Amino acid sequence: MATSVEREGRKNDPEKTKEDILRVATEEFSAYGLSGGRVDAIAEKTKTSKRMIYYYFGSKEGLYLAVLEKAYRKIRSLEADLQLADMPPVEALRTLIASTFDHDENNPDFVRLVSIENIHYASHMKQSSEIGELNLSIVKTIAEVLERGRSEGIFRRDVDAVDLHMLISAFCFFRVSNRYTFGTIFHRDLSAPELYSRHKHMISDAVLAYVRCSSDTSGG
Amino acid sequence: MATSVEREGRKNDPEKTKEDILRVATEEFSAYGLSGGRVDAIAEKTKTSKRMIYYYFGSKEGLYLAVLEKAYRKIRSLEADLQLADMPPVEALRTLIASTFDHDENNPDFVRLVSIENIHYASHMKQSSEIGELNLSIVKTIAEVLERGRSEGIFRRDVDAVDLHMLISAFCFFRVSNRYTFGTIFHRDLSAPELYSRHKHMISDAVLAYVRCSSDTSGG
DNA sequence: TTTGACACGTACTGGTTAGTACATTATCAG
DNA sequence: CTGATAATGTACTAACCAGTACGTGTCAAA
Repeated sequence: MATSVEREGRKNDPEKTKEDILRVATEEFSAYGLSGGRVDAIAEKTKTSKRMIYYYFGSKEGLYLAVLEKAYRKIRSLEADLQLADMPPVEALRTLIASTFDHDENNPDFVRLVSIENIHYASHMKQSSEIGELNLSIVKTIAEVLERGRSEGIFRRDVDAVDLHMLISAFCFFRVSNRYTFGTIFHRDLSAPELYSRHKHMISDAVLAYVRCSSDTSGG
Repeated sequence: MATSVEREGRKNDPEKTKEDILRVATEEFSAYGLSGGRVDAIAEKTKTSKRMIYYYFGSKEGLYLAVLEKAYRKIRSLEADLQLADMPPVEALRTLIASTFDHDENNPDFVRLVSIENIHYASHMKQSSEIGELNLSIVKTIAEVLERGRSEGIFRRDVDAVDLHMLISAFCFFRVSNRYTFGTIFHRDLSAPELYSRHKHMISDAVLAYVRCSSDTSGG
């Protein structure tokens, strides 16, 4: 008989259930925002029910925060991989920039969630002990590379690591976060392949040109 | 008697009513987003009633679009003022960058509305004939400055005006749009006055260093 | 094999919210 | 002054949506 298939008994698998909910919720919130996302819509796309969302995550906001935390956890794990210590400073920076660029390019969901969290003044993030303790290693890495460049006499001395990270992140992030409005106004498809490499070169060149020693940085 | 004060007769002033609604709606949508913004909340903060919102703007989305159009109209009018034609290319670029920087810094509502519109995939903007025909003059201006710099032999020849506008905008925009998450993670108040000038210098230096001629732009 | 904690499903509810029906007043052209 | 049209206020509704009451099934330890 096919009974074992047709009314296959319920299997308790809390981890899988939670994971399933988080996956679907990430899509929903990323697509529609926190206010725009619907708990019912999430429940429907899940293998489980709305009941379980509240069972595990307590509230819509609790679920949203879990989604956000998972997203940040993912990038933290990705950042560790780069082995920049062995590279010359310029190459290290280029590698790091390329990595940031590709990360944002390949994770539009993350970019959208961060945008959404900013619309909410980062209020959920501030409540999260996990995200609060992130203290991204990338800044330490940048500071290290900058220091090596300075001691080699090829980088200017007045560059702050967090500022530089911002300069890099801003371009990589904006390219993804604002691709719709920017693309519409300037009639340009920001996901086009030829722009991918051109923009990647541009931010890399701009950052390198900036940090390099130069006799002329005055003006204006 | 005070009758003329107490039950002062209704005054019809459609322009003022519309303007009032738009002002309040801009605050609401900018603060809570399109989905998060409440028509009732807007109506309450207005001198008029919800009825009039629907009378003039048809729907919540219609109101939102009107808010967005007004925001874009405002920046277009601001862009025209710069007189860059008389300046040397480097000074012209620095002036333009400073102007973009200050614009985003001073108009966080605009920045938020654009972020919100991107979350909605710019779908409303695409429906707007007004915004569709914006074709911001800033790109023409940049192209002109770049051309002058090239003919003077001080700018590299492979810089696209739209790309450069993106490089500039990205940093100025990100600084405002992402100040909450970025500030939280890196424990830095991005609205602090000392960062204002430092960041303004940084983006200016970076862009200028990028566009200037240089024998070494290879690497990676 | 029983028992108790954990995991899960169904059906529901109460408040919220976009949008409207209906009545009334202002304004202005003739 | 008058009638037509635009502008406005009040009260309402139907749908939506976050959250819950209540009951059932699972599983591992005793």
